[in-house]
Amino acid sequence: MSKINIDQVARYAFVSRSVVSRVLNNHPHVSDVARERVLNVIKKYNYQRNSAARSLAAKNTREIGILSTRNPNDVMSNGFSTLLYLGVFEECLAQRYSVRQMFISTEMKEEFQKFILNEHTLDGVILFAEEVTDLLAEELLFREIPAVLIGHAPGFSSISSVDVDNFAGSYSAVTHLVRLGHRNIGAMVGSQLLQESQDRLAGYRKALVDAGVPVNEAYVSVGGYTQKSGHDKMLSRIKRQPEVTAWFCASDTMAMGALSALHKSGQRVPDDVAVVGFDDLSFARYTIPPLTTIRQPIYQKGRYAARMLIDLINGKQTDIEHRNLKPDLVVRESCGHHSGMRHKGGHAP
Amino acid sequence: MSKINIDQVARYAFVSRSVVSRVLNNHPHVSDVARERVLNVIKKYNYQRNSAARSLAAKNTREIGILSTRNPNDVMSNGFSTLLYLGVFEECLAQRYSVRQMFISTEMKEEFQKFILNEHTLDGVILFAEEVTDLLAEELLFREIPAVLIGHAPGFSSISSVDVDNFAGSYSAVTHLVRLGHRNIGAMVGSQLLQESQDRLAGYRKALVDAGVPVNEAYVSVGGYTQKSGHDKMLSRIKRQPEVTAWFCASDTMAMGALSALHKSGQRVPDDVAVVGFDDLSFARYTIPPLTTIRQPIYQKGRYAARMLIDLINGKQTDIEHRNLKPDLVVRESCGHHSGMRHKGGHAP
DNA sequence: TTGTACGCGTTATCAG
DNA sequence: CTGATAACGCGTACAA
Repeated sequence: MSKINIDQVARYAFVSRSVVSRVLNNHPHVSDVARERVLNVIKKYNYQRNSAARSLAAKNTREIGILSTRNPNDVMSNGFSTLLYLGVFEECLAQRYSVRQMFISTEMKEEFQKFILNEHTLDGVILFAEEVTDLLAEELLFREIPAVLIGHAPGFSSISSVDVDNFAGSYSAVTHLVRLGHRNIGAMVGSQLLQESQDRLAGYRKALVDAGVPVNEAYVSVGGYTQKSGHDKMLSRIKRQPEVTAWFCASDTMAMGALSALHKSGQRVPDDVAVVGFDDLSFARYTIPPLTTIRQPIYQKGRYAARMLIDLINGKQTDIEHRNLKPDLVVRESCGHHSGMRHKGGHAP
Repeated sequence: MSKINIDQVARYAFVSRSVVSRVLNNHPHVSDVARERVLNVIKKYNYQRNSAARSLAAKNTREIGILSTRNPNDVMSNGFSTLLYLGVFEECLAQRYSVRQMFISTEMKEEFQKFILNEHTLDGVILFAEEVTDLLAEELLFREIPAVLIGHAPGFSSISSVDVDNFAGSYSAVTHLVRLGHRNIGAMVGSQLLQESQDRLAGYRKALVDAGVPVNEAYVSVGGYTQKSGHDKMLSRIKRQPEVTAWFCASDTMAMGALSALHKSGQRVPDDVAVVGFDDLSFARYTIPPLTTIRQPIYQKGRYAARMLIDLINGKQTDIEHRNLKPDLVVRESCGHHSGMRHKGGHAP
């Protein structure tokens, strides 16, 4: 199956190169007979355009990049990244775009900029994780490379973004705990350098305030979005703050670590302590006990981000948009079902 | 920062286009002064080659594809895919290749072949998951597109591959259980259409035979590599085969599901039943109890696959290689530590 | 509606 | 060692 080019197609179809190009690109002004002939030749010889030549002439590559952090912890614990990629990929496939995958870290910032961004090789990029945004947003803006952010980046509001409503998510999680009768509710959240984490913490506070429950800042624990972090933080909290009867964890991974620590310490969930997570990763049904959590539409996030980016590339969308997807509370067993008051231990110090 | 092309560089450096190209590609026959001048201009104007033009002229793209299955279950439960991608990416980065990510399913086979494989747009591909191999291997061979497989594909031994030694892994897992005193040992494995699953099952059988423990085929349960499968299978087995005191699960995800089912059924792990997994995903430390499992070098798999592929592309490697990486037993708590005999329930029916 | 001719930015060839 | 010049395959004004 020797590769055949547009000129050969033209020759075999007894037309000129332009006609072939026009039917290829669905341009008008082609007679039915000519189109027919071209199409036949294309099918017969299984002709496919050379994408490099296409890119060269068209000055675009129909390829976008998705950049995530190289941080091993995050990479490994962010169980949802594959699902997110899938969303991005499928939207791109539908629009005949390809997606190039990249992981970047602080150390390779320059390396990256030279090799990746400079060669006019990507039509646009999706930034996944604020870490990445902080590293590259300025440069992308400067080079006028279309970009969409998955998540939030307060410092770069000129970049369109898709995110879940983190505030609303944690608000409903904590409200759920309050309704179950909890008063001493702890929070395990991610780095407050991340807007996302700030929002989730804010939702926690607001839920307490709205419920008339005093906010105790000593109950807030800041760590990373990993099982390890959730585990280690919880282990140290159990002894120091036994009066806490419920924990809001800002991710399912953290929550899983917390459950593990609770178990080691002989605490029963949900009988002694309630735990609620965030994300609803696929494993959340299978923790012990199954995790009550906040579901966020991960696949949709990826899909929507890709759509926004492609619209941006094609000039279909010019104004920036910050889209907030709605999260849902998924009640399983880690908080118990019963309502009514509960008491255990004393009050906050 | 307007883009500048090779001709401009040549002009500013008072040399011809050819000289510039030669220094760019590290070709010999360039005088030191000329090289110097060119390099200066390149730096001054921050010149970067246009990759499309490069590909067009060089007939290669310096981009490889990594193809995994679109199967949502697998996509979501294969927690190690991100780590694998990272390995592939970092090897490619080191060798200045890019990686394009794709998910493919049976339904879109043709679609895929047309859009992805036909446009001379990838220098080679890494096949991740046998499912993908079965779908595409023939076509790749036919088109003479370099390919490397992560995993095994018995039907396509002409494609180089990297894998963990699945047989050795399950062998040591089961041997561990035997040494702990277990006699009635069950196995939960993946689809036997996959060579990987066959090998893991074979290791299980051999370990039993070598230990003088009779193999009971009724103790083998075949399912998918997901928490759900592990959970559901275990739930149905507990009642029917209470005499089984230990389970070898062919993946950590399955094992996690199994632990969940065991807990629901009131079985204590490891006191009543022991469980061993496979993979050592990052969550394995945080299951309840922490999972004893077989660690496989996931990142290395990706890294090595990429290296093999690039060698293949550049003709550095011509003969096919089937590399088997060594797995390690990681002892945690899900099997207990104590040795000695144990008895519980009756014998197999 | 169709065809011609040129541009896109590089790499490779082959005289000088 | 250097520099024209010819591919590479496609898109697209512009002319017919």
